[in-house]
Parts: sequence; C-alpha cells; structure tokens
Amino acid sequence: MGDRQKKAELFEQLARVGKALGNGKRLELLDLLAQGERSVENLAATAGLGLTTASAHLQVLKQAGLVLTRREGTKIYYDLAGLDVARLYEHIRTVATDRVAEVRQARDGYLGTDHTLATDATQAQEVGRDELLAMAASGRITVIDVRPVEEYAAAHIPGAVSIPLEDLHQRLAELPAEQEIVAYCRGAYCVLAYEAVDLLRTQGRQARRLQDGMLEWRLTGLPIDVGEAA
Amino acid sequence: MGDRQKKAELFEQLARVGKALGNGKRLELLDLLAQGERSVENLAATAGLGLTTASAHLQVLKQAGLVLTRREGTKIYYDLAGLDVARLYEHIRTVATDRVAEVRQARDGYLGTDHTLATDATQAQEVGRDELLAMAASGRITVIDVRPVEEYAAAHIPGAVSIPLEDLHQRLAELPAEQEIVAYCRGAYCVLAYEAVDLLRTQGRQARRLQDGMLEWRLTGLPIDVGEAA
DNA sequence: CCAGTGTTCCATAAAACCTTGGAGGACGGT
DNA sequence: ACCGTCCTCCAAGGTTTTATGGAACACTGG
Repeated sequence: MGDRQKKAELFEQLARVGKALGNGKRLELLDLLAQGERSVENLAATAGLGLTTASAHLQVLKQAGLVLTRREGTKIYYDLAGLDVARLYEHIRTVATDRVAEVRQARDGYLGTDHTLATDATQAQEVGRDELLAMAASGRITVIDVRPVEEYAAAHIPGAVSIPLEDLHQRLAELPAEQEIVAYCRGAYCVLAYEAVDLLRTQGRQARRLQDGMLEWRLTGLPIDVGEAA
Repeated sequence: MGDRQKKAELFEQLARVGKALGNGKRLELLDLLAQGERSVENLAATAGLGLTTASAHLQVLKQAGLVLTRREGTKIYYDLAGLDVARLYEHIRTVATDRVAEVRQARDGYLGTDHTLATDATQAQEVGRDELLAMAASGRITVIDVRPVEEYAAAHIPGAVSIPLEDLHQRLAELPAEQEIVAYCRGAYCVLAYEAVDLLRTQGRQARRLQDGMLEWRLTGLPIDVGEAA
C-alpha cells in the first residue's frame, strides 16, 4: 500500500466520526443520549423512528465510538461514550450556529423567533449558571427541571424539583407564589424551558429560564445529582 | 409545519456540518487549509483530486460554513472560516483517535508504528511547545520548518528556518553541527517532521520533533510569523 | 473587446446510504 | 424446555452522494 493510499485510508477512518455526525436522526439520538442512557425502544419512540431504523443508526454511532451499550436483562441501554463526545456534539452545534445562516433560521423556526432574539428583554429572562448556584444556595429561587422524569432521574441539578412540562399546569400549587422560579431543560436547543417560563408568566409567576440546559451544565463540570427523589 | 417536523429540520441543518466532515477527501482538504489559504488548483493537486472533484468538495465545505473564499485576480483562494473550525477539526480527530481502534491502526500504518508507540524512548524525541519557546529564546536549538515553502509563508513559528523535507539532505550544511535541531510540520498526523528527524539522526545530528505541529501550535494561541524570509 | 486562464455549473453513471420488513439471537419468566 | 420480549442482522428498495467530463462563467491582460 502506497503512502498516498495510507494517507487516504487514515482520513477515511477519521471521516467515520464525521459521517456518524452527518445525519439529522443520529444527531437527535445523540441529543437525547446527552441527557442520560436509554433503551433502543425508548430512543426510537422518543425520536419518532422505527425500531430497526433506530437500531441501525445506533449501530453507526457505536462503530464511530460515540456511544456505548450496556445490557440489563432483555434490554440494551445506550449511552454516550464519554463527556468528550458531548463536548464534540456541542462544538459542532456551536460552529454550525455561528457559521450557517440556515441553521439559525431552523433554530428560530423551532424555538420561536421571539425566544432567540438577543434583545435586552430576552437576556433578562436568562439566569447564568453561577448566578443560579448562588441564588439557590441562599434560597431565593426555586429551580424546576421540566424534562421527562426519566431524564431527571438520569442527571439533574442538585436541589432542582422535577416537574415535567406537561404536568406543570396542574402542579402549580407546589411552587411558592412569592419566589422566583428558574426552569431548565435539555440544552440550548430545547423548547421545554421556554414554554415553562411562558406558562408560569401567564399564571402571574416570576419566572426565568436557565441559560442553556443540562448538557451545557454538565460540560462546564458543575455538580449533578442522580436519582428520582427530590 | 408541525413541531416534530421543525425539530427534524433543525437537526437536519445541524447535520450539514457533520456531513461536510464525513468524507475523507474533505477532511484532507481541511487539513491542508489549516496550514493557510490555497487555490483550488493547488488543493486539487496536493490532495490528488480532479479539479472539478476538488471544487465540488470545497463547495460542500463552503455550504457548511467551514471555509471562505477570496478572489485575487484570476485565482480563488480558499481558507478556513476561522480558528473555531480548526478547533473543531482537531476535536473530531481527537475523539476519533481516542475512541476508535481502527483509526489508531490507520494512523500507525501511515506514520509508522515505531513513531507512534508512546514509549519513554519516543517521548524523549518530542519537544513540548513551551519547552521549544524557552530553548529557542536562549539560542540552544535551531528550529526548522520542513513543510513546503508556501505553507511556511502562510504561517510559521517565529524564528524557525524553512527547509522543506525534500531539500533537507542537500541543505544540511546550513544547520549548525553542534546544536540540537527541532523539526516541525503540519500537525499530529503529519509525517514530514518524523522523517526529517530520522534523516538528521542518520547524519549524526541531534534532532527531535516538536510535539504535534503548526495546527496545534496555532490552536494554543501561540504567536506566529507570516512571510517568506527567515 | 478578445483571448486565455482558472473555477464553477451541469449531466450522468457508479457508489454509498437510509428505511423497512422479516428472520434470528439473547435473555427472563413460567 | 418453551414462550414472549427486546434487539440485532440481513436483504431489497428507493434516495442521496460522489466522480468525472464538457459547457459555461468571471476575471485579467493585452
């Protein structure tokens, strides 16, 4: 094998990871896995894919070394291979958003333009991570996790209460009326917290969204809790 | 357009960048561009691609926002869109190498297994970036850049002398006999510096390779010089 | 304004990829 | 041992990339 050919082979192998990241469905799966491990069936249902399709995509991610599997009885759980993978995902997302106008358009279309405009008004809706820690420590705010319970169980911000978005309206009574509420969800591209804040405000509550979400929280190395109870 | 569909659209857009990174030829083009801007013809020739093929690949990279073009007279020069792109490339390379055994095999096959084994002996051949700066400042070493002259001109380590690998043998006399020589090239996956060190040693010189190369040097934010003269 | 160079655009054929359904394998429960 | 569940593997199809020539375009220099 010639030198030229070996070089091509090396780049072709490197491209394996790129290929794995080069499909919307797979990115969506990674996005879900960034919240914690899940079974194939769960992933397929959540991402709206056929079982075999999801399995095939997961296989590609596995071949690229991005995810790992763990068997528990009859189920197989997939999880990110490591925090470096989450970091890579976040990195590619940042570059895409910074460099491609169409990505920003698609994001605004999904999240709602009003949320993503970087006006002073919107900025005020967001709480920084350090700010959250400080305010939570002094008991000035209540932090709620509006993701599905299973994601809360996999990893959540210490002290946060789990109230999935769909339950929020009927569980309003659990939240102190006089305290500001900070909601968070999966990450920068997740709508749940935006909608939670909107809902709370229409109910006359003081509410803000945490800047980004769980993915970015983990990437900055901040502490997390695991388990179901609050 | 439903929520589900908008979400799919968002991920599909994000995947554009992944797709661009999901092809060996394109990664090779990025690797070359990480050294500095080049014309299409130059890129095609260096990467061993047909002119139209190279152009098509560059178009994909451009659509993904990874490269920019600049016209100068009759030629069009491509360049990385920014340091963030180089960082992303480096990131994907690191994850691929860490997580996929086949990538390591391909790398060893290209660079030569003897170079990549992390033994104490090989470690001693490598000079750290800070170490290089310190030794160069005190005049204890001569730093040579063994890449093609055009890449040296685009960006090089301050104080380094340009001696392309192919000229090295006949220009040995330019190098001080009693001083240690440090050679560098494009980056972690570039063979030139390895071969330069091998050549120098067989000629009885003291020689070591800089850890990684120009790409990583730039990413750590260290200073560079631009231009032809030494 | 013309000729010449360098690059992109277009059409086409070959290759690779995605999806889907069905067969098969591993495990737990009975 | 047998069945049900969950997942992977395999094969077939339809769709999307990729490579490669030739035509078209943009710019420079005369």
